[in-house]
Amino acid sequence: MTKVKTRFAPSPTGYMHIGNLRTALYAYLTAKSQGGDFILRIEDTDQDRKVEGAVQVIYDTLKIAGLKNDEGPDCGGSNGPYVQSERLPIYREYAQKLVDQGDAYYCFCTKERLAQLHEEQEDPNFKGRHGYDGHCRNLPKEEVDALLAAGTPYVIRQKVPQTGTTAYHDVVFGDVSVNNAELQDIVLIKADGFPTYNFAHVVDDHLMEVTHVTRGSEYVAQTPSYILIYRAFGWEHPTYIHLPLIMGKDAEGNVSKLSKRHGAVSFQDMMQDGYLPEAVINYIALLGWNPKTDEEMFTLAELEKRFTPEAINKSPAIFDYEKLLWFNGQYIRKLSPEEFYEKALPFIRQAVKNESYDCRKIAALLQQRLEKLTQIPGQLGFFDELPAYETDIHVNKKSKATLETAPVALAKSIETLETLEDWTNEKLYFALKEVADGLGFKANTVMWAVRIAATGTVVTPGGATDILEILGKEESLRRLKDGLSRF
RNA sequence: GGCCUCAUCGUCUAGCGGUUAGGACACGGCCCUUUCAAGGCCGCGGCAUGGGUUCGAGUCCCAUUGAGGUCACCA
Repeated sequence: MTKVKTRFAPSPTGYMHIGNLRTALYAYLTAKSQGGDFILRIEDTDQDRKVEGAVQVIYDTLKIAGLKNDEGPDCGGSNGPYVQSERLPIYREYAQKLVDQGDAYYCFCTKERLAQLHEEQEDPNFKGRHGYDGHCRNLPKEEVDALLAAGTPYVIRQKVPQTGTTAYHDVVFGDVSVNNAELQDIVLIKADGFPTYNFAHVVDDHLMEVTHVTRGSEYVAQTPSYILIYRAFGWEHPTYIHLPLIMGKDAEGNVSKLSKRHGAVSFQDMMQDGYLPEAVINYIALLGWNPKTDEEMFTLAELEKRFTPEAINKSPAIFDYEKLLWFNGQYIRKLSPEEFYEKALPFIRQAVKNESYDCRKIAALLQQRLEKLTQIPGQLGFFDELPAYETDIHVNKKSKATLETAPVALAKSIETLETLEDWTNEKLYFALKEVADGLGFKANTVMWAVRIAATGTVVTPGGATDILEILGKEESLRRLKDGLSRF
């Protein structure tokens, strides 16, 4: 049995769309779950869409996501080069072979003619087949030679049979068959000498011994064209695994292919937005695949063991940012305190400039109540400076805190805390508890008053004593006195 | 428009002829609690419609409807 080999073949656009990443993930998992190899190939055949640094983005994304490729431009391999623009002679040779055996032909139609054709077909009164009309399909050899000799620009088109049907079996979609009459004489080699995706990927997948092609379902209907190319060469085609598309839902409830209007859609954007790569991977793995059990927390390593292409489902899935957020919160909590501290520190520093505060303690408070890293700065505003606040936030029904209890609680707390030597969370808690007992208040009533005076903020990460500890004795008492003076 | 494909709670999904249609997110409530979270418990909510096949259909067949994809010298 031949070794399973899958590939991820993105074109370097400068960013990694989340749908693309998911395709890479599934290709990777298809290979790894069967002990196979995963290769990376750069499809840069569109000269007009070249983007500086775009290939690096692909390398970086795969690295951060943990999808290590066994072959590729970055790590070599025995089937290189792995960048299509470096394989031009190969495509040319194979295209010529197709022309020679009558499965492809030179087409000299100008873009103007094609545009005009397109316009005619757009007319509602137009009946008949859309697409290329086969104008150059049967040009006499002498004419072709003459045009070639004269240096006329040309493309090479596939010559598809006009009758019969072409069918294949898809791991996800089952048997798919298309009437050849529906197929176009697609362009194989463009006028600039570069191959189209349609041609290049077939040649490469064969030469690179790819056994399973994993890609988006937008290719389902076009795959018969590719099968025909394989057949023309006498090659066996790979197994196809077409993936359901990832959709997005906009504010009006309209569903369409996931795009910028739905939120952050590139992997880089998501990282910047404070998501963890592990959470993104876990979430997108479940968009179109599931283990047939109720489990849903999976590391990449676990996915490598559990994944089966057969369990991929057919219908498009809507990307749900809410659920991703939940996954992210789960992964944040799974981090060790040290790991979390490292990730959180830059965000803490955005809000907390005062270096006397212990950021490790702040991080510890944050870790249990966070969904994404970018939420950090917004929760820490009160550390550097007590925000302006109205005394009526001292009122809280559940804590039985009122404008009357607050000054009493504060006065007594200040008095008690001034003599407190050991300024730790635990000691602070006991001290304030005693204050409450002495006053005949609920502990909550005192805690509320203290926390409000210390932070001027209704919702804070951590309770009153957590924050007092971090603020330190001097600053805490200053704030508490300030709070009391407002009554 | 032609062709292809898909269809279970709002969302992601399990189900593969006989189930009180299960889980997760979100939402609501309760518990816990030093605010808010986190965590625990409970709840709300679904088989697109119409025909068949069958003793019996979410599960099989057909139609309808809806949705998506594709018809580029983009991938």
